[in-house]
Formats: sequence, C-alpha cells, structure tokens
Amino acid sequence: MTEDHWTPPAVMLAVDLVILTLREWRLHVLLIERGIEPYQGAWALPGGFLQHAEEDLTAAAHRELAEEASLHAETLHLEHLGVYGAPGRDPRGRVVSIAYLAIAPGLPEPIAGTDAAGARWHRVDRVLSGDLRLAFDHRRIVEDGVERARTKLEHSALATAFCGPTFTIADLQRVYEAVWGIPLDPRNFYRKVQKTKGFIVPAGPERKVTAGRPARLFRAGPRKVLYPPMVRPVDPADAKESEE
Amino acid sequence: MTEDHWTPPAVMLAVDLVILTLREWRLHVLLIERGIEPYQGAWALPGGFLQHAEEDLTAAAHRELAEEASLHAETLHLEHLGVYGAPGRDPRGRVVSIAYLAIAPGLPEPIAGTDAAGARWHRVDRVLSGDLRLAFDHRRIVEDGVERARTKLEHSALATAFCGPTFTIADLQRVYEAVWGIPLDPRNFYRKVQKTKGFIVPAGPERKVTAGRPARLFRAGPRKVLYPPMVRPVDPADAKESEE
DNA sequence: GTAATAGTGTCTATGAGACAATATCCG
DNA sequence: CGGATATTGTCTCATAGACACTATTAC
Repeated sequence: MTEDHWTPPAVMLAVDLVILTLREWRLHVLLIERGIEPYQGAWALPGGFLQHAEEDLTAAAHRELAEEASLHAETLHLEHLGVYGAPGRDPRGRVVSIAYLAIAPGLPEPIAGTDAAGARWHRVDRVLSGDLRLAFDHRRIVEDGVERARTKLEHSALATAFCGPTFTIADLQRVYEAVWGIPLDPRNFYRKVQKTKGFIVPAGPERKVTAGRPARLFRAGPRKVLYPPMVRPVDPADAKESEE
Repeated sequence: MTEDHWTPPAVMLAVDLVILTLREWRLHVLLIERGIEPYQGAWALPGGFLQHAEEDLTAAAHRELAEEASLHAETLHLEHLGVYGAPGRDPRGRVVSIAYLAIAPGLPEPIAGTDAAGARWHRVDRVLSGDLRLAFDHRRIVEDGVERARTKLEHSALATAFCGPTFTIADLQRVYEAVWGIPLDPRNFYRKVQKTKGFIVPAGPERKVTAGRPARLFRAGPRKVLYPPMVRPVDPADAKESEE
C-alpha cells in the first residue's frame, strides 16, 4: 500500500441493489423512479451513497431498501454482484458503486420513499428490451444480475428462495422456466430434482390441489450447492464451432 | 440516490491484485513484503489506494503492479474478483478494497519497489496452509482468487493463458493438475480437450521433443467459453447427502 | 532390444432427454 | 365418465472414466 502521510483522494461510494422476484411466474426487478436530477424521471436501481464512513456495505444496502421502497427485508440475503466504477458514469463526480443481488419470493408492493417519485416491480424482459429509460449504467447492472441468477439456479438451491415455504415440483419448475426463459419437460424435471440429494425434502402428507391430481408438497432441503447440478439446456449455437 | 446538497463520507478506495502464475508446474501467487506499518514485515497482495479521484480502477491496478513489483504487464487481463470492505479490516480507517484476478504464464521475477521490502512468488499451497503471515484479510482474498481460477478453468479457455504461445496437450494437462491440485488421466484428458471445439488448434507440424515420443504442438483456439466444459472430478463427499 | 511418452480403441456405467403409460384428483 | 395435472417407466443416445493397446522417439 502507500505512505501513511499521504491522503488518498475521496471517492463517493454507493451501493446498488438488484432485487429479483417472481410475480405471476415472470421475473421482475425492483426499480425506483428518480425524483431528482440527474436522470430525474428515469428508473433506477434502489441504492445510494454510504451514509457514514463506518457503515457496513450490506447495512447500507438494507437501509436504502427501507428508505426508498419501504421494504424492510432484513433477512434478505444479499450477494455481491460486481463493481461499477467507470469514471464518468455519474455526472456528479467519481462514484464507485458496489452492486448486490438479492432474490426473494413474492415481496410486497413497494412504497416510494424520499427522493423517489415511484417504486415498482418491472418485468425483466421489458427492462432489458430497452422500453424503459434507465438511469446511469443500471441496465447493464440488471443484465449482469439476471445472468448471475440464471447461473446460480444451476449450481445452487436458489430456486427454492423464489418459492414460499412449501411448494410443489411444478412450482419449482415454473421458477426455472421463468428465470431461464425456456420451457422444460415436467417429467424429466421431476426426476432430476429428486435425484439431486438434499435439494428438496417432502413437507409432510399435505397436497396442493389444482385442476388435476393434487401434487406433493416439498420444502427446501439442507443442500445449498447442488450436486449434480441442474443444467440449462444447451443453446444449439454453442454446440457448433462458433467464435468467442 | 440521495439529495444533492448532502455530501457522502469519504471512504478510502484501494485495489488489490491476485496475480497467479505457474512455476515448475505449481501454482504461485505474487506477494509483496510490507516495508511499513501496519503489518510491517507481513506479506500482502500488490495493491494500494486510488491515486486521484478520476483514476480508473484497472488503471490503478496496473500502476500498483508496476510500482510495487516492477511488473509492466499492461496487457495482463484483470478480472473483477470481489469487494472486501468490512469495517475494521484496515487499522488506518475505512478502506474498501476492490480485488482483481489475473493469470499469466511464467512472469519474470518481480523487483521490490517503493514501500516494499520484497516481492516474491509464493507457492499457493504454502500461502493457504497458513505458514506465511499475511496482512489484512489477504489470505481470504487469495483463497477466493484460487477458487475462482479453478472454476474458470472448467468453463473458459483460461488454461491456455498459463501456457506459452504453443504447448502440448500434456503441458495443458499439467496446468489443470496444478490449479485443481489433482492428477488426471492423460488419455481421457487428451480426447476431452480435442472434443471441446475451438479450445486448442494445431500449431503446424512442429513437435516438442521430450524423453519419449515427440508431441504435437497446439495454440489457443478462438473459443473463450468452453463447450462442452472441462469438468472437475467430483469430490466423493459431494456425491453423498451432506449438509450445506 | 528397453524406457518413456504420445496417441487410439474399447468397454461400462451413468445421466439426459424423448415420450408412453399410469395415477389421482375435479366435475 | 372426461379433462387436467402428477408421477412412474422405458428407451435411446451421449459422455465420463477405466484401462488395454499401439506408435514413435532416444538410448
């Protein structure tokens, strides 16, 4: 590191949160409508500056979530997603933003807080297609978050986090289909999930009644990292010899 | 974000680098012996504070590498590894460190620079086993970097980056064995690598002469992301139903 | 020839994916 | 019963891993 008598330049440190949830079996991301410049009127990820020099980064993230969207999800597990610190990404000066990713089952409708003109869940496909005006480099951050979620679904038991405390295998399948954006075969999915030890465990004799035969209910199992992993069907383009 | 008239607290932003290389078919990491407090005499990752408010993060990383180890590897590809920002990790105050990972074939012996009592390649197994006194939370950062490298070897063509411009399949195998820390079957490895399209391509009719039959030489292919991936042999413990 | 390493062939077990068949609910 | 969904069975193909075997060099 560097000499003690030299003082490093001040950099503004911010946190940004990509909060993903499932609503009507579609992937949604929480966005805040900015009430102030810059980017007034555009949609942005919840987040903001560190409040004091000793504030923990994840503590700041939780605080912003409460302030901007009145979501008091203290138990929400935040995972480091990346750092976005290109000079010039924020017109106010040098801002380095630490992005976190969180995933949760049906969170409540958010309530806009200070500085926020609105707080809403937006369909991820709409956000990524470019319909919405996003502030800063937040579209890129959302892209990275979604891609991370897709990968995590393969190797971790994350999918159960999108469900309630108990769920059927078909529910779980719909999570995979929504996040991956592709249909899956229910029968193969059924056995695949069962073969992955510790992924899900039966939740008593209860059944969930739907249109047809009632389905067994399950709970998230003890395993956090899946073996064997759930593999995403291969994009046929990848099987060919293509560049990059 | 927050109101314009409020000024966020100053936080010291640092970069730290995990530079991995292979020396005598063993994984090594670059460490600097600290010449000043805190942690004087301990070994640390190369890195340091941002020099001015507009400095790009990767530019700062390259600068520190040059200053502390006289390694002028401008082309070295740096990948974001993580953020280490727990309050109290640095006795001088709140320091948030952005860690980068780089991987390269036989880099030159480093030369200690300012503030550094020494600069050396250390065997990763020795560093992780706890023989060495490491500064700050740098042992943890090295662990994360090594684990990232192991995973990247599975899904990307990173292994070729450890080799020179041309290499034999046996060379490539030694890279995998060194980073993963396990032996592999040369015959299965041979075909596995060949079946992964675009991973390696023949480099003319040249041969490498060793003790036995000369081996064909290859070059890194166009593919950066491997399909099918090279899979690490499964730790038998993972195949069982164990907790977490 | 032997030693040593490179490269090929082949067998087996396992898993993914396609899809037929059966089970269990509602009405 | 028929419609709908859940669950099981079975078949086929691809691949990982074990390992016998052949090839090509140096000595």
